[in-house]
Amino acid sequence: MITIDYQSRAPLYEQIVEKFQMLILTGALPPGSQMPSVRSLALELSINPNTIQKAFALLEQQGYIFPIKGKGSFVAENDRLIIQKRENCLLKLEALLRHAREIGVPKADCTALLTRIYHQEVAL
Amino acid sequence: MITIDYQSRAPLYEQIVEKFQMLILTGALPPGSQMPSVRSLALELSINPNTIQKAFALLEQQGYIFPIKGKGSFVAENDRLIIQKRENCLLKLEALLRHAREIGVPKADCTALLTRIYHQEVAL
Amino acid sequence: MITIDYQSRAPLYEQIVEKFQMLILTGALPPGSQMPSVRSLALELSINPNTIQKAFALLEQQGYIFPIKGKGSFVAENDRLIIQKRENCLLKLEALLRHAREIGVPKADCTALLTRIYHQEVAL
Amino acid sequence: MITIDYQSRAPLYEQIVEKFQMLILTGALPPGSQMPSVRSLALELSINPNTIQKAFALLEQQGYIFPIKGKGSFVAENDRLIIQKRENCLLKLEALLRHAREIGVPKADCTALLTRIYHQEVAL
DNA sequence: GTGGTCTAGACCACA
DNA sequence: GTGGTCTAGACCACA
Repeated sequence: MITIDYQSRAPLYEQIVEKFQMLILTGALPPGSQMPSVRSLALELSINPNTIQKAFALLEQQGYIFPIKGKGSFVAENDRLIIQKRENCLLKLEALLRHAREIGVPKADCTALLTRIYHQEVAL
Repeated sequence: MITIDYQSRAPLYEQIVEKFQMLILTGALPPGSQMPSVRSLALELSINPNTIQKAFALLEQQGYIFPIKGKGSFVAENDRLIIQKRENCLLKLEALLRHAREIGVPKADCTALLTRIYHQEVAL
Repeated sequence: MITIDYQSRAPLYEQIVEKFQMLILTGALPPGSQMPSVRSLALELSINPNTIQKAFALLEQQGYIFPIKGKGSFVAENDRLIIQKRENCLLKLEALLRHAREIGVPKADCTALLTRIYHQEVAL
Repeated sequence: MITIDYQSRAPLYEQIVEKFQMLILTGALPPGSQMPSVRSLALELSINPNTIQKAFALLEQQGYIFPIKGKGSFVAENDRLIIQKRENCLLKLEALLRHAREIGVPKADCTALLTRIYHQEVAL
């Protein structure tokens, strides 16, 4: 269901959070569906349950999931979340583009990249 | 010469490295010019000399500067560095754009952002 | 007869207890009337009978209901209970108001709120 | 600096968060001042450093404090926080007052309580 | 079974 | 010294 990159500098719990954010925002885990349990995920990934717990606590705090005591965690409604996430992404993009301009990356290179990547979307 | 953002998540030595990379790549510190000494910079920024030392070691390792014993550090030739830096920036851009596409950021938003930011360049 | 909020942080048994307290104190379930059976309520709410059982045990312990063997549970006399409940509510209110004052909530805001809410009572 | 109520049902980390929120919002810990270190606080309260760490992580996430790597945690600016906190308190008050009205607590009792508590403010 | 809290203790980057 | 991450393992309330 999820893969961990042990080479990455990002901490395990952060990777887990981001993976589930994607699964939820893309609809792979639709609102109302049950999350894997903390323990089962810990076993599957060979990661300490505490680390999974931390990731789930963050997901809950961000509004992605909600726990039902004794039953498990479930995916929440997420209309606002996807909008927030996109705005956030555009902010990062802005910062990176400014930096690109600053160090002399030609506009044409950025445009080409943009076209190439979004062209693939059509292809899909 | 350099300003530090203490609220930033980035460690001090990393901020210092990036600031000098920019100063060197933009030509503010041209090849052959002398770097400020570790001690003077430490004093000026009220930062532990060890931290400055670490930043300089990284800059040397990346080929931005080179030390001359008993004289200090000097800015190296950097034709390749700027190219590397730009390629690296494009790689990051590619990853970010892929992510943007994945979470449904419209192509138009990216294009608009790109145009806006590079337009400012002309204005400058 | 009763609705459960699955998104609430409060455990199911606690929600059930509070709902019945209200039904009893407001007279919707008058003294002497029969409580729904544990089994029927469990079915109706799709909740584990153990959970209902726990709620009923608490209601009995607090004096809201009493069991008759082989017949079921019945609503008790509750003159004292309503008084207790009100006193308890005032204690909570006192703590909250102290906190409000402490963090600088203006007295006027509290008064306005009080007037607004109790005005609705008259309207009803 | 802080006291823990071991009788309370509230988890330790939550108590710590709330205590520091108060210290910060009341100005006892002004913006820019240094927080006690995770380890020192753990020793002082005889609580596991992990628990303190969890509390600090929450305070950071809520914007009360920010960490400087290798130096410690510091109190952030908090103009918006106090406003948020007050609004939150009024929301709780509204819910409690509705409940009070619902179970028949007389308006006069609430008014008297309000007057009594806010009168003490003047006395102080 | 479920999620949540806490301790003990190790190890890391950073200053 | 500082904060941050992670593991191992215990214990709790809840369903």
